[in-house]
Amino acid sequence: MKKIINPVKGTRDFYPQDKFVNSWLYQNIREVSESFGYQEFDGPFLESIDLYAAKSGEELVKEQSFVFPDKSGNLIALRPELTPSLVRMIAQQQQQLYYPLRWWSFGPFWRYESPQKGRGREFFQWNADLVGVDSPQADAEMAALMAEFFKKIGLSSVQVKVFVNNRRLMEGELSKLDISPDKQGKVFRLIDRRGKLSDKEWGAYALEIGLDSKQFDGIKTLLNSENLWKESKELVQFFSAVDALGVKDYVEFSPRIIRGLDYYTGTVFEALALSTDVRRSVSGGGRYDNLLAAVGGDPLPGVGFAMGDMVITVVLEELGLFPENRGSSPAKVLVTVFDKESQMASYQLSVELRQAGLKVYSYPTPDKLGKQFRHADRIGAAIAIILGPDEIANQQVAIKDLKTREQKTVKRAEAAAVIQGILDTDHGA
RNA sequence: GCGAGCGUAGCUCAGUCGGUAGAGUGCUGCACUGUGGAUGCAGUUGUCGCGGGUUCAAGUCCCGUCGCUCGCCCCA
Repeated sequence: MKKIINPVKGTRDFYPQDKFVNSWLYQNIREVSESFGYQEFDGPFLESIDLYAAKSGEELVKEQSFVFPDKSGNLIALRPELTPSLVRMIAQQQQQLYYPLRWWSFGPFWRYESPQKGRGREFFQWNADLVGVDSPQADAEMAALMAEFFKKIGLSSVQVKVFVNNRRLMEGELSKLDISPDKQGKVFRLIDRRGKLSDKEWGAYALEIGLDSKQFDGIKTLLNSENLWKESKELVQFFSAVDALGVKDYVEFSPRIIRGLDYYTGTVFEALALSTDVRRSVSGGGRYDNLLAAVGGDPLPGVGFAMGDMVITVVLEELGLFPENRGSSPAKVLVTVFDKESQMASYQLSVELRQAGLKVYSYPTPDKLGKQFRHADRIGAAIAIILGPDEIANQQVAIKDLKTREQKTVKRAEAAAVIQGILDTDHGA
């Protein structure tokens, strides 16, 4: 076996068919984001470690970030998430920006975790944030943006669902059970782990954090209260807006959604794929009204979410929802080379066709026509052009439709138009 | 960090009780010298991850090691 240096653990090679998927996601994300009026932005891939120390969870910085010293000894991190950069960028120009901000981004992030299905150390993430508005309607817009993306890429509301909860509502409910605010963080963690532990383990965990049986029963009741959202003015308005935005089917209340990050203050949401055995969340987000103040800016409310590319890719693959033609050449026209003498003539024809706006693949060497047709098939071309001695002598070209096997000889000047006609017909059929 | 599984041809994998390294696919050629996908025939492909041990004999058993995958933890 040849000696090939291994790729870095947790990274992916984007072969053309993989990059096609990546670009396809990017394209859909862009279209959906822009349809809601969001502007694309980006932060640097390298940030000072201090940026994250200020705000992100301890574990994310200390355990899960790629950190290295630069030549002057400053600690630099490969960005593990975007929100701190976003917040810094806003704080830097806080007085000049016009609010609300609707910003989106799609780019690479790095986390030092053990790679497995749907998770790597280098991944892409879609971020969308709505900053400067503190309203349930703004939260609903975020949920709608998420839902419209799912709809666009072919995921139905049966296959994927955005589950929503509200931290303030839950805090109120916990207080009713005489759970003091300082203990609520632990209880949130308990709720977060409901689906991951067995009943027995979960009960033991509840005892461990010091809940009495009455409180424990109260929490169990809470987690099954599907209509609890009606107690929250915020959520009532939220769902009314979701309804108006036309994505009611995709969005559902769940008292079990809590989210790991500490900085969420109100509405939290998380999308899960229901029809596959992918148990990871597809995307997640929430309202963070204290974040800007926390990094030294003036107080400014915000709501946002992130979606990693790896889980959604697994989901789409399992459901067979990717477009068929990934891996094929972008050129739908292949110009054959009849023999050595006519090769330059074939090249000239390729140039003419490109100038007419077609994507054209020039076969690189003279070869048997049969082999060239086979090659055309393999790369996904729809049409092959033959320029032999007869055609050259008569100022013609032969155009072969590879699908129907039909071939016609036309005047060279008309070739581009005829080809375009065939491509349009194939496309429509 | 913890646990499990897997490393054999370019790719997907089989390999029984330890006894000469296999299949499919791909690729090349021919049937087919201006017309492809099908079919047939022929050819091509190996440090069995690496190192050690047991044995007359190891792809196979044992130990170690590296790599990958999948869980847990955490998250997207």
